[in-house]
Amino acid sequence: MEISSANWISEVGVEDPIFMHQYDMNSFDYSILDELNFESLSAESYSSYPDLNPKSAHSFNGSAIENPHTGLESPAKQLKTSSWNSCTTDRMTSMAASSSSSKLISFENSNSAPATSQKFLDCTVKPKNEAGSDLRNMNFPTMISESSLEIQNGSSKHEQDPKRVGTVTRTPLHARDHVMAERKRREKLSQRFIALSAIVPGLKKMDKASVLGDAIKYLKQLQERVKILEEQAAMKTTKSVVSVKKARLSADDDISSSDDNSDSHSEHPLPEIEARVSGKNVLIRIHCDKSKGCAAKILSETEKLDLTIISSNVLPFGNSTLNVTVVAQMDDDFCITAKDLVRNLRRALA
Amino acid sequence: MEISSANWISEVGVEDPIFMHQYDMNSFDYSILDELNFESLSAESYSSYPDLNPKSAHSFNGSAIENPHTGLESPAKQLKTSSWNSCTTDRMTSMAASSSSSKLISFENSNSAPATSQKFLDCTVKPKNEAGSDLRNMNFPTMISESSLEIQNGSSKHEQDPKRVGTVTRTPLHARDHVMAERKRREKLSQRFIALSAIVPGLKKMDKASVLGDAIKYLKQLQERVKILEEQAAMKTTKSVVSVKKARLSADDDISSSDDNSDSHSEHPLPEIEARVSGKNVLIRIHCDKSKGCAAKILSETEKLDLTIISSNVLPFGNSTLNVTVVAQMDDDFCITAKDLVRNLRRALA
DNA sequence: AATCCCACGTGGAGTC
DNA sequence: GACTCCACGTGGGATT
Repeated sequence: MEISSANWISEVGVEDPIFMHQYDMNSFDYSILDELNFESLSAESYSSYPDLNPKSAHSFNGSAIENPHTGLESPAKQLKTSSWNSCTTDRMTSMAASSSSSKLISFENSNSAPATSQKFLDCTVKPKNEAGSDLRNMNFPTMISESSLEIQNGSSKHEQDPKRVGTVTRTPLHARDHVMAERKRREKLSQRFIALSAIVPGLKKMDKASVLGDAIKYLKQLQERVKILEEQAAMKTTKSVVSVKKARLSADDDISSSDDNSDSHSEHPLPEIEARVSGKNVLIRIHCDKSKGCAAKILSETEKLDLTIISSNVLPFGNSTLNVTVVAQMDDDFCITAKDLVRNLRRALA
Repeated sequence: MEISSANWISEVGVEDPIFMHQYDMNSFDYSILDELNFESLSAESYSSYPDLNPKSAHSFNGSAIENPHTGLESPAKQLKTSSWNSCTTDRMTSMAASSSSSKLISFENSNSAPATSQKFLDCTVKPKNEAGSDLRNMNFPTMISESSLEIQNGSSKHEQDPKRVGTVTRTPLHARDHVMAERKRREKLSQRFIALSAIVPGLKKMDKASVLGDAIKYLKQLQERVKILEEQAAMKTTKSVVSVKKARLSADDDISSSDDNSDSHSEHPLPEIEARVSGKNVLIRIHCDKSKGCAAKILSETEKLDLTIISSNVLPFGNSTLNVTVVAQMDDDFCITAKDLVRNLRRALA
């Protein structure tokens, strides 16, 4: 799975107007222009680099000290434009006014990020050694002991090699790629921080740790809330039923005066069966739990009652119930009352 | 408001065993031992520094280059023990089975830490043992001892790097404090990453960017889910009612429902309208006289009620009547009771 | 060999 | 002045 950084924002971005109240999103404006500069700059000079900092009193002679290997001065020491006012936590109230009081902050104003071909998140997890139940217990003490040993050894002999002989791990050529890659990585991370802070409501401080912390808190309470709501919903659906007036639905009940106002919803358990007869035509309506073979069973049972099915329809209603409507015709020289019809069907579907 | 790292973890920590399935929690290790070394090492030599890296082919003469200001080599280059096994992406469905697989990874688990002063977050797990046998990955006693970040005072006898002209922004005394503070800050951030990754289910990759990205996605869908569920819940309270005979719906009093036992159906005047509501789903059934434009009118009137029609069916019954069944969904922010629905439809079809 | 990811130390800006 | 926060470049481990 490959997501470019540009797409990423649009995917988990902050387009939701409700939660759009932190972090102005203009942190992408540097893409192309800076990219040019990015290419143009090379090892010899950074004078052409656009210093975004208006103060920009950076003395670049210190660069040799700061980055001794490459001699690169950090090309993008950015200013933190945190013109930011007090996080008025107005949720979903005035989204029109959001632009006016646009807070502008960015964890990383630097440039670069061509967003053309970055790859991450390839999502290939190969589960290894599932069986071991306790390997996480294991490696913790081992790690400690190991490390302590390492300390002992390391302190004893550790020559330090004055010429930097050993592993010249990066040639200066690749060192720059390294820098670039690192910069890109930071950029990506910062973007995600921004995106995260945009969807976490009500956060007071905008530093990374606080954003993360508040996000965690928020996430937990969202999870809790979902859990509760789902339990409620699951409970409700079971009895989201309805009352109909049993009066005319089931034949067996006595009727009439019993149910007063409509809210009686004395839920009679599904299936709920209603039938009516008009001449030789029969209309059957069944509201039942969604189960396999349910519709077929209804039809076959109907036909067993010497009815010829003219038309039928099955509609889902909610998550777990079906509404089945059948129009049939009685065969010749056969007659059945609606009451008997309901009774027979109920028996068959019980 | 600022939360110390120690308090923070216990506050939004990952004590919830349900979601405790990523990231082993040991990450605070380099404390005292490193601190000692911190004192002992000076500018002239790094021989006594414990190289924690098992490969440890480091040539540290380059350290003067790496950290030109202080000459300190990083005291806690840690190894990344990322023993990791798969993750089952079960999202908020089966809570009990969610913790079957446990991953272990840590963004920052530098070692050293002689097991006495290990500090990482205290996940006081009460054995709920519902799913049984799967929360053994977190029985580390943890106590975030404040001592780790104790900074040694003084002992910086060396004035390393005398040339160091220009803005000496930090005296070497404070430079170490800076290092320590920075280390603490990083530690806090890493802890939060760990905590976050522990409560985001189903994340495939555990690097920071992915954790953040998945957390954002997850958070958004949680928000969406909460929104939907809350709407449903608000709607559920007004639960489905039915109208059968208009008798009791409209103010005019009923018409002697005493007729019911005669199943000969329908001596109440058509149209006969019934509605039921389950969450956002609405089922409407209308039995009316067969007339031109009848079905279309029903549908259009239904849609006028801020309902989105999911499915509809029209069946003829007898020679002169139709049976119309409609399944629809309420639009967002719209709520109507079955009773009102019937009333409106009746008015419209009158 | 290339790439990714991470922690590190460090300068600098902002804030109390 | 102390403290916080951040981005930076850099070495190095891991994975491929």
